[in-house]
Amino acid sequence: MPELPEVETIRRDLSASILGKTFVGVTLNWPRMVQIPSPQAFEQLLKGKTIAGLDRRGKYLIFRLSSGESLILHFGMSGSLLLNPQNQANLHIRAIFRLDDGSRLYLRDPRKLGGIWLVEDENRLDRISRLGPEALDPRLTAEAFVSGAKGHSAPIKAVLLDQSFIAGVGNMYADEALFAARIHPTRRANSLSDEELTRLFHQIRRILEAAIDCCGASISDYRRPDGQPGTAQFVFKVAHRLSEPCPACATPIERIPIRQRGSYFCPNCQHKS
DNA sequence: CACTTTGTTTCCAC
DNA sequence: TGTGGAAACAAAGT
Repeated sequence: MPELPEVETIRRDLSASILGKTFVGVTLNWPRMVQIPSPQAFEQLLKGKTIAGLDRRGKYLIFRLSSGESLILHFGMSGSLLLNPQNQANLHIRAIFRLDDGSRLYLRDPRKLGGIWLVEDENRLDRISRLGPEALDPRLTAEAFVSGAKGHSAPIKAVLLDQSFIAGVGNMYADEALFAARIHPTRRANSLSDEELTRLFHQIRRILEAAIDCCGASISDYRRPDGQPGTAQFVFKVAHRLSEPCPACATPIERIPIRQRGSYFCPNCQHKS
C-alpha cells in the first residue's frame, strides 16, 4: 500500500544500498506504466544515469539522478520495490531495473495502478506540483492545518485523503488518526473546533511516525525491499477491524464508505457531533 | 459471485 | 473557478 509509511520505509531501506549505483538497463513487463517519455525511449534515456539521491513526495518515490533529472515511481495498492528478490515466484513484476553492480530492483504492482515518470523537473509534473504540504514536514504547522481544514465542508475523512490538502495520509492512517483524536469520520471539516483539529493534526503525525517505525503495514501483501512484511497492522486499533471490540470501550468497530473508501471507526468513542 | 481494497483521474452538479 | 461527490480504472483476495 503506497501510503506514506510504506513509501517512506522503502526509501529508508533502499537508500544505503543503491546510492551511487548506475542504471545499466530496464525490462518493462507493463509498458503502460511509463508515462514520460515513451516506453521505447525509456531504457535508452535511463541507461548510464547514476542514482544520487532517494527522496519522497507524498506517496511518490523519487530517484534523483546525477543528470539532474528525476525518476518518479508510484505504485498501486500492495505495490513495492524489491531488491534482488530471492523468491522469483513473487509475481506481478512490472519493471526490472538493472544496476551496474549486478543488483536488480523489481517493481511489483499487482493492480497495475502505478506509474513511472522520467522528467527534468518534477515540479513541472502536475501530479507532483499539485501535492499539498507533507504531513510530516516540520514547516507545516498545526495552525496552518487547522485554518486550511476550516475551508472545507467535506467530511474530515475525505479532507485527510485529499493529497492536495495534505500529502501522505492514506486510508488506513486517516482512520487511525481520527480514532486517536476521537473524531467521527463523517463530521464536516469546518464543523470541527480548533481544539479538535489541533488534536487531529498531532495524532496524524504520531500515527505516521509509529507506522514508519513498524516499517509499514502489510494488511495486503506489501513487502519491504528485502521481502519482509511491515508490522504496523498489529498496532492498528480500528482500521480493518470490523466488528472487533474497540480497544477503549469494547463497542464493536463499524465500517462505512466515505468517498468509496472503507472507513473504520468506533461509534462510541468518535461522536458525530 | 458480489464485494472490498488501493489512489488518482475524469466527469458532473452547483 | 472551485468545491463536493461519485464513477471508473485494474486486479486479486474473500
